[in-house]
Amino acid sequence: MPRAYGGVSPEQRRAERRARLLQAGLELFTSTGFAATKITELCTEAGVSTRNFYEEFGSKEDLLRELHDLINATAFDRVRAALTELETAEVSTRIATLLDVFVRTVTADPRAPRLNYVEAVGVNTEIEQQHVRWVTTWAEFIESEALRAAAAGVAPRRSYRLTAIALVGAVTGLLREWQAHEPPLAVDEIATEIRELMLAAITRP
Amino acid sequence: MPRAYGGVSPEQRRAERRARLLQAGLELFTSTGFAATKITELCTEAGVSTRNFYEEFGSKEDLLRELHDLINATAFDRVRAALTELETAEVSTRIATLLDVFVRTVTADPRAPRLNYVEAVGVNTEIEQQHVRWVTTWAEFIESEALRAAAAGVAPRRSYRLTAIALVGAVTGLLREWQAHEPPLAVDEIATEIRELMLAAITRP
DNA sequence: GTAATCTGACAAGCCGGATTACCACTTGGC
DNA sequence: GCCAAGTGGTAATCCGGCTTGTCAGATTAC
Repeated sequence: MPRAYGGVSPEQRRAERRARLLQAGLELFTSTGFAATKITELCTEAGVSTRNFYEEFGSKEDLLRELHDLINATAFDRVRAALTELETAEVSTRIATLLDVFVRTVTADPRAPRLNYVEAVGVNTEIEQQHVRWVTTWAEFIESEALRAAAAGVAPRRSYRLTAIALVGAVTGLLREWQAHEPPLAVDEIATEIRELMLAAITRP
Repeated sequence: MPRAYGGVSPEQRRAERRARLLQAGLELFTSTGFAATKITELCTEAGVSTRNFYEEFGSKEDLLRELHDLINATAFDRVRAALTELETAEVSTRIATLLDVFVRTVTADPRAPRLNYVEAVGVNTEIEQQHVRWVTTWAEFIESEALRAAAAGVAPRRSYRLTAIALVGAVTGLLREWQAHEPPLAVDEIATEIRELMLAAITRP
């Protein structure tokens, strides 16, 4: 018999605690570092008891994995939404939009690339597998744009699998440097660089 | 068990223990994972006592950092050696050689890219700084090749800084996927892909 | 108003690994 | 052969964080 406390349902309070824990994870993992962050610190930051933590997550790794998935899913949804609105547009416009939306989404909060490309690397098998899945997802996305370009006659007909993986790596590398550099690299220069690189990679003979 | 230290100098035995510890680190960090590897396991694998471990390294992180530096330095030296022998060659030949030697060196032992691009990421500040230094080193290398190409008239005169960083990321991304995939991606396809991508990136208008 | 129920803070036990103190042993010098 | 110096392995200690048991307090139904 679940009953409401203080006018708020148990599920809602749980959801809020969960959200606060995710926020705390994003903050501490990217400042203190994942390995050095203690569960009690997460709970203090989130204003939650250790008991609550274990109600929501099985471990610190669990929390990290969820964050990683969340960041990728958010970026992916935005990019997909932007592209479905450009169904009939030219390939170059679509590619420009794809990269622009992606870079803008991920750089909006510097903690996102830090968590995605630094803290969530090499933690355990599950997160590595999740990483591979996301790389594949992004690569297939890029691949399908390349095939559109080929169909439109502005790119050769060939397999774009490795090219797509390489481009994902290029984006990842630039963003990882972006978040590590002081003074930071300019976001729009990065977006421009990636756009031109991708166009050159696809339209090359 | 090494008995009888007559004939063998203490420094040499130290050096051999150190080498065995580095080998053990390479093996265990890339199989068990860095975080899950215990110091006693390293010592068992290396046939060395914990006492010896602390004579050589201050911590597990120290050992990892040394391995990371070693792998990069080895690859770098080989690439530089190959290129100094091609001082007067054409730009396309130099670039092809650069990438070929690099990819071949790093993929010779699958544990190398695994350690470099997965296990050594996000461990601590020192290793991250070392990573940034190596990316910078490699990027400057690529940049100078691009400037050669510009001087030869086969590429436009512009800044190649971001392009170089992106290319380093592309190589990193491909090799990270290479070591993670089952069945593995073909090494020479990767080398070809990177070579063409780099040529396209540099010679683009 | 009261009892039943739920919630969250606290803290102590527990566990596992890092670190060092100790001792047995080897070696070369006398 | 015996002793001084140095070496290496083992085992005990120590530490720090994870995890859960407990309890006091808050809240609502009757």
